[in-house]
Amino acid sequence: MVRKPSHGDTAGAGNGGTEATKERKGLWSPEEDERLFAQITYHGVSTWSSVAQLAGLRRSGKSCRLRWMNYLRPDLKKEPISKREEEIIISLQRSLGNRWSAIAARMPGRTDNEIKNYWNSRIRKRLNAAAKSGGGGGDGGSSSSTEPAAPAAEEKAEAELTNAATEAAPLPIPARFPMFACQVLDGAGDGGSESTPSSTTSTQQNSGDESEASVGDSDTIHFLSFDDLDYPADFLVDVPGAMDAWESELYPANPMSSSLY
DNA sequence: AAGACACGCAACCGCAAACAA
DNA sequence: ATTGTTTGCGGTTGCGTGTCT
Repeated sequence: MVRKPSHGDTAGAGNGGTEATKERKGLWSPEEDERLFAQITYHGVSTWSSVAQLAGLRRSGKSCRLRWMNYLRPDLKKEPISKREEEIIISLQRSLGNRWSAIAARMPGRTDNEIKNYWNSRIRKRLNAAAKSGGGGGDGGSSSSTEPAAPAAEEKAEAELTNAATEAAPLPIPARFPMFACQVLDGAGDGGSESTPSSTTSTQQNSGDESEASVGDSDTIHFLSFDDLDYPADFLVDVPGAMDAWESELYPANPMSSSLY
C-alpha cells in the first residue's frame, strides 16, 4: 500500500506556492529524491542543512536526513519484514523497550521508523487482540501504551506470541554486520570534489562486495559492502558462522541499485 | 456503485543530547 | 561557562488505498 507521492508544490503542507523560498513539506517527489541522492552520493554530508541547500532543495535538513535514512539509503532492505525479523523485533523490544533506533541498529537494512510502524500497526495490535481474546478486560487499545510493561492478560498473550521468538533462538547477532556505502568511482562530476561520503560511512573501513547503479547523467556509482564495523560488545557474540547466517537470513540479496527508482 | 471505515506508511513535531563558536 | 546550532529519537498525525456495508 505504497502511497503515491502527491508531490509537487501542492502536497507541501499548504505552501501557497508563490514563495520560492519557503520550505516544502509533505511527500517527496522523484526529482527531489534524485537530487538528494545524488548530492549525498557525490559529496557526502557535512551538515544536513547544507545538503538541502547544495542539492537545491527547499527542504529542512531534518527532512533531508529523514528521507535519506528511511528511504534513499542504499543499504535498506526493500522487501517486507519477514516472520523471522518479526520475531527478532519482538524479542528485541522485550529487552530494549521502545528504543526503536537501538532495535534498528541490530537489524541491518531496517529503519527505526519502519520497525516502529511495524510494531504499532501490526504486532501491538495482535498483542492487544490476543489479550482481549484471552479474556483480559481492560482497554484493548491501551491507546498510548507501547511500553513493555503490560497487564496480566496482555502479558500472557505477549508471552505466547514471543515464545516463538525466544524458543526459536534467534540467530546470535554476529560481531559484525554487513553495511553498505556508496562511492563514486567513475566520472565524478566536478573535478576535485571529494568522492567519499562523509558521515554515512565514517566508521567503515574496507570494502567487500560491490554492485553498481547509475545516478545523474552517466556516472557510475559502486556500492560497497563493509563488514568490518565495530559494534558494541555488550550485545554481540562472536560465533563462527553467525555472520553468514545473518547475512543470508537478513540480506538475501544486495537490495540496491535496481530498486531505488 | 457509493460511502464509511480500517489499515499501513511516510513524514512531521517536539524534545533532548551533542557539538561548535 | 554560555549560547546557538545541528542531529537523533520517539510519538503522533495525515493521507492514500483497500475492504466492508
